Amino acid sequence: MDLSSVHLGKVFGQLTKRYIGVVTGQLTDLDIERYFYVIHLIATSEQRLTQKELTCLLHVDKASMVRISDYLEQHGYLERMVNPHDRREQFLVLTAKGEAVKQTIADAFARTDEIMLAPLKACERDMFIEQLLKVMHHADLLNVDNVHLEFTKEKSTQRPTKNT
Amino acid sequence: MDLSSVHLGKVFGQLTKRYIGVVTGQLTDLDIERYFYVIHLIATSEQRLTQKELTCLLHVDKASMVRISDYLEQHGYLERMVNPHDRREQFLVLTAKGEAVKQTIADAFARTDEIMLAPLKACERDMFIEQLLKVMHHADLLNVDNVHLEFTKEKSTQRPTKNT
DNA sequence: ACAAATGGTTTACTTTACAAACTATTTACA
DNA sequence: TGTAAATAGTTTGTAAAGTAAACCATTTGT
Repeated sequence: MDLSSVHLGKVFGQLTKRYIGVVTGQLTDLDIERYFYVIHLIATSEQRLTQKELTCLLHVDKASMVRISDYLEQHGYLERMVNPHDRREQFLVLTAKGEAVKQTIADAFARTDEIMLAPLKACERDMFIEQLLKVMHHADLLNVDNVHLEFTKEKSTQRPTKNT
Repeated sequence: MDLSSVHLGKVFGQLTKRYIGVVTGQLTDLDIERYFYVIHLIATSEQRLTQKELTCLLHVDKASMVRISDYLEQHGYLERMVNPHDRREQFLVLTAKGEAVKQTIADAFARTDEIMLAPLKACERDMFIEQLLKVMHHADLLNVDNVHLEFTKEKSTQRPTKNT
């Protein structure tokens, strides 16, 4: 079992696809079939979130964010509220309908995490998650252009991109 | 550092996006910007591969496979060859141009794996990959519908989906 | 007061997944 | 042998989602 044939990207891609499948499979009772995570994010956030903030949290561009907000608003799960202190901004807040499903959605995510990690023993699992998050935070800091420069030239310059 | 705020799917999705970015960032010299992995798969396969076989390996549907084949054929990296023993099938084989870049592409994948796993120590890395593959193979066997049935009802029936 | 920046919207274009209808070829079986 | 069913691949249409540019309203900075 090694990475000789399947590279990491393939593995991550597969897992992502599967994860989404398992989550949506658990939420077929809802009258939406997408963007559960947006509801979850808004529900679990300490403070109100603007569309701008959501674009950062979700790593999507603002045009997509508009489409997502439209979808969830049209289906009655959230509404836009202008920020009175900066009337350019729109808060996205859950409606009663949104509040009513947030626990169901949170459970679906938690259960899916469990399902996906089922093959690991409890001790392995903690370590795995820790390493996974370490890798992710590292990846977040990667500047694709720097990576190109530094690694295609056999790490010529000794200046690491940003990985502390 | 735990999964309380970011669920697994988000992590995998992020990593996938980043991985693709890093790979393509290394291959900007080529006159294609997609489907490197298809070339890699064909190049490293023992025997010739048909479109059908590729759809399985890549987990894409046959319509997408046609589009991918068109793209790579039009850019001169591969050509279709009818299987004389079953004239419904088309082998996808690398052209000279395809052969010429296969090592570059293989290197890009290998290097990207390295880059992504850089924050882990050597010993951690092996274990991480092992666990990752374990999780992936488990996920591959998941039947989304069964998962729905079994887990939304608090694992009521004791019949595991398929995880040996 | 006015230019620049910002949050959000709209439009257009592209990639990709998904599904259905279709062609050509092979197979299975009566 | 002939015909129906299955299979590999193509085509077409629909929808989701990323990207980019133009645009409005509002706020910020000078």
